[in-house]
Amino acid sequence: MDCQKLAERLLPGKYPALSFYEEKYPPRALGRDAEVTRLAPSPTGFIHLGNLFVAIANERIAHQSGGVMYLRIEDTDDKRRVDGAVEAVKNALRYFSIRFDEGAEIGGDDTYAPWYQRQRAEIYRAFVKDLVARGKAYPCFCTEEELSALREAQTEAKKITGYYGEYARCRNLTEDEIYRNLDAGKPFVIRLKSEGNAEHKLSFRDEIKGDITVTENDQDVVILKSDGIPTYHFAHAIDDHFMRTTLVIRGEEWLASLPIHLELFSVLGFDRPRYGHNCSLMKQDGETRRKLSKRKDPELSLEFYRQEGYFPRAVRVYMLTLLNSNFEEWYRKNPEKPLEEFPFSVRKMGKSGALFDLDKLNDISKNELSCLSAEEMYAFLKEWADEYGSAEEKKYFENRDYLLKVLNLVMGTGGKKRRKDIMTARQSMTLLSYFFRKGNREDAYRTDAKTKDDILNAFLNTYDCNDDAQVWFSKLKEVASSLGFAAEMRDYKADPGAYKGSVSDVAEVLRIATTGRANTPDLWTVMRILGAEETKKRIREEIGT
RNA sequence: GGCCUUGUGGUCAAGAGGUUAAGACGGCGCCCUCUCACGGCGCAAUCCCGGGUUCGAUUCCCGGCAAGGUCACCA
Repeated sequence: MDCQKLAERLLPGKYPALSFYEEKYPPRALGRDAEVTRLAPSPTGFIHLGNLFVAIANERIAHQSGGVMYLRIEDTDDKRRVDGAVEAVKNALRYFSIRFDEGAEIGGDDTYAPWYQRQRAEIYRAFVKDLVARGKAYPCFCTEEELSALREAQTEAKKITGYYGEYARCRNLTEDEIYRNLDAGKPFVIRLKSEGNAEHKLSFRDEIKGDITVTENDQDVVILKSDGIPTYHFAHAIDDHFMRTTLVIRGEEWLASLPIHLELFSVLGFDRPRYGHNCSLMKQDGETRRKLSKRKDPELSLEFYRQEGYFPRAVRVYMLTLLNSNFEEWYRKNPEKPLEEFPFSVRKMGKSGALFDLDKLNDISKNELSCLSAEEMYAFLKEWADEYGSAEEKKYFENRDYLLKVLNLVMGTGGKKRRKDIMTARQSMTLLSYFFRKGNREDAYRTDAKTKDDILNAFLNTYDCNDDAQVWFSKLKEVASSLGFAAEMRDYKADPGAYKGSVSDVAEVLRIATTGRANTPDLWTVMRILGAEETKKRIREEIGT
């Protein structure tokens, strides 16, 4: 068989010598320990938590080592392509502070461009052609129907499915048969002529999982599809080589195809990057756990966190705690330090899949948000409201000074007694709403109408907006005891039967009257912010209702 | 089914041949308290199973079992 001739027939035309590409994409001039990492999503437009998870690891490793992190778009499958996807990916990752140094639509050094695989078709073909010429790859004319029939027969016979060994029909086609098929215009793919043996085990050092055993690949995998575009396996080998990637952190769903990748690097004569296979994020689903799924789990979508108004840093912190188990301790000890100073370690990455825990994320969010100054909180909330807030919520931001005051006093931002129960921007809108509208009365009075009016009237008679918190409260106590309520909780608890209730019941009436709710931040503070006029107005409206 | 990976409380997990087996989240209870919140204190809960090695294994070895991943002209 004249392989050279076959290669020319399959991939006609002049391709550069392979050494051309080695020169065009030279090794990077970086320090010895510098890692070159990448994120290589396909442009489906859907970027999820798993992508972010892996992206953070790759980003940390690259930048911590003085290396480079780039964005490559794996668009070899035309069917999955969605317009605007790259922009969406870029924006989502930027929102969560993933910084790329170069790559698709990133700018930066373009020595290793293009970053879209479809634009690299010529490179792949040059190497496929070389493989064919060297007898390491061959054309396959099997149709999809034939292949699925093969698969069924193999399953039936309890054999391993796939295109390998005796089942690789086109592998043994004679020169005549090949050219007859070509002359007939039959579509073909190009397959790797695997030299592996599935009986052979080899040991492999995974950067995360440690030493593992893998089985040699013996599948004649497709490397060039009938549309002339390579499969992922082939494209990634070429790209990671020529983009001079040193370390690939990817999801463990790739572990199974590692043998293919090893053989590909070997037959191409490339040094391969090091690999680390990261556990995937799981979710409890009834009795079992499973990978987070795009269709069933809204919390998988990065968009979910933006809509809910999660503080991006909180998401990042949570990812980091899952990624490196010692991060949480470090963070506790170094709350002031930038996250970038944490010594991220590939070795510390977990080997088993972690359940995604929304409670934990929420807890982290509360802590993160409670650390913000009023100004920072304002900026964060405004950004969220501009995009996702209701028309009414957007109005909260019209009076900046007023809102800052609210933030300061009610949320305790910047102070010592801060609230720590706020997880998201969306949720904090509820808290803010007290100060902008009374809204619907969410909680009903628990006293009878007359008692309620008595309390309200009595309060109005003594109310002075200049009173400090203590005076204000002692006046409230007077109102309480004048109407038969216990002024001190102690007294009430000692003998509940002797009173109509306690100060807390009196305060509750007032609370509902001013805000419509039984649970609010400190009432004195609320009234202070609302101002005397608004407070009185709201209370008067409640009398006689 | 084949192959690979993983197995410490409900969750994330530290850990070492001998420990009262850390810590965090969640749960529960108590205290503080005008409600919410904040804060403080406390409680419950774990080494997948069976062999072996050993004076001693949750830790080392073997075998099970379970869970997850993967078996495309998708990545």
